[in-house]
Amino acid sequence: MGRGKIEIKKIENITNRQVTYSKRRAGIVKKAKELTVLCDAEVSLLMVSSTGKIHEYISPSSTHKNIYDRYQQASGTNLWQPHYERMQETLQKLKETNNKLRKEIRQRNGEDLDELNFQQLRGLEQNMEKSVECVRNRKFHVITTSSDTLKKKMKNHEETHNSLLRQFEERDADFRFPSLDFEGDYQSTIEFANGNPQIFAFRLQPKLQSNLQDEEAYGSYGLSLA
Amino acid sequence: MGRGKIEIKKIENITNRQVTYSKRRAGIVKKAKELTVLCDAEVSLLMVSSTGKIHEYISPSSTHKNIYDRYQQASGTNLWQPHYERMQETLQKLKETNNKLRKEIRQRNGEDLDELNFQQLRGLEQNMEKSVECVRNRKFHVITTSSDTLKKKMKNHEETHNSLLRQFEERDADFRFPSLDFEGDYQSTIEFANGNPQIFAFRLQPKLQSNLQDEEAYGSYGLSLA
DNA sequence: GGATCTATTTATAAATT
DNA sequence: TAATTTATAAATAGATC
Repeated sequence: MGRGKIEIKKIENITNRQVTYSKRRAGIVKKAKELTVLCDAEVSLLMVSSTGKIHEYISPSSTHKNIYDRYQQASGTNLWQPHYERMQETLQKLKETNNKLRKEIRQRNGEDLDELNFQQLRGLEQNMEKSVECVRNRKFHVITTSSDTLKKKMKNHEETHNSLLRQFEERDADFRFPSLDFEGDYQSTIEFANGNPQIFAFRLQPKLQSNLQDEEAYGSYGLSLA
Repeated sequence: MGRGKIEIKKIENITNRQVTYSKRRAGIVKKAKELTVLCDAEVSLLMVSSTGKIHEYISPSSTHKNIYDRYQQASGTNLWQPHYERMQETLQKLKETNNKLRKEIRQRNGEDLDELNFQQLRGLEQNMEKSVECVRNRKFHVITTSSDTLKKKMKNHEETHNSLLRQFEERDADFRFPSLDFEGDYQSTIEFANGNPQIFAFRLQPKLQSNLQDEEAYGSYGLSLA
């Protein structure tokens, strides 16, 4: 090398070490360039100095990533490739499933029926008739239950009201008010009902109801899918 | 270098190129080792020959992955992390969408109705009634169309048959067969019908038909989802 | 295809500016 | 601290085995 043979062992003098690092780094990069050009090779050279600084050389036609990937591939150390591929597959399958589901929904919504034959259409029709029956039953169940709850609430109100009336009567017996039955308190019942539209709703016949909000009724149910 | 200054440009002679590659590769690896020891540096050196073979040097205390990761960190070239994260997100969203779609299908199938309130149930019911009407209409359209096609086929058969009869009569006039009308050829009509069940099927009232295959009819329509 | 030899160029440690 | 010089070791192209 220079003035006298040098020993290949760690240079302890930090300034010297850094100077040597600079010079030799330039040297090795030059060698890498020459290898690239002369031998039509691809070289990825990464160097980390003892102070943590990173220097690099990469053949112009390539990238560190590309060469590193090929190295991993060759050495069988690549745990990424299969993982990535599996992810891609899963994604594809999910998308397909998604499209099938959407199609089924469209068909159950009366669209996209062109490719169904008579047999399938009849099956779909029968299934939907059965299903709408389930929904109807559930609807009645819900309305019956909430009706019961409401009746209980009404009953409670009635009792409270009567109890208050009784207390009032007892306290101010002097006035001799007539005893009022809650059932006859027409005005109060109307007010209660107006604040709770459902009270009327459940009293209507289902068939009549169906015609009330025909168009947008299902809007609140529909899912918004991105 | 050797006997006379050499020009740094691609060696076209393939044998020479490979020889030079071997020698210089040994040289650059030696330099990398020296840099590692002398300067306490970490070196990751990957070389791909023009024939695709990979050679490497890595400082004993390190790994290619470690140095490559630090390089990516430092250069902000880590395009993987965000890509991977985006993939995970997409996957998650697709799964959620999928579940929503499945739920909608279940609800349109009369299941999983517990969490719908009265309003939503009514909307669903109305929507399904409208949809089943679409399916029914489509069904009738299909059956009408195929019925027309069938009528045409029948007409053709009838004409051909009559034409054949006429030819037969004319050729063998001596036998004085009575002229047969196709309409009266009861046996032949029955045979034709037995070979083509659909002929009878489309003559049945839709309502009667619906009751024929009540249970598994929709099976052929259902999607099988993994 | 590689191993060795050799003439010459190249790299570079140390000195100098 | 960095660029330049210089003396010498190291690398290596081409030849030969």
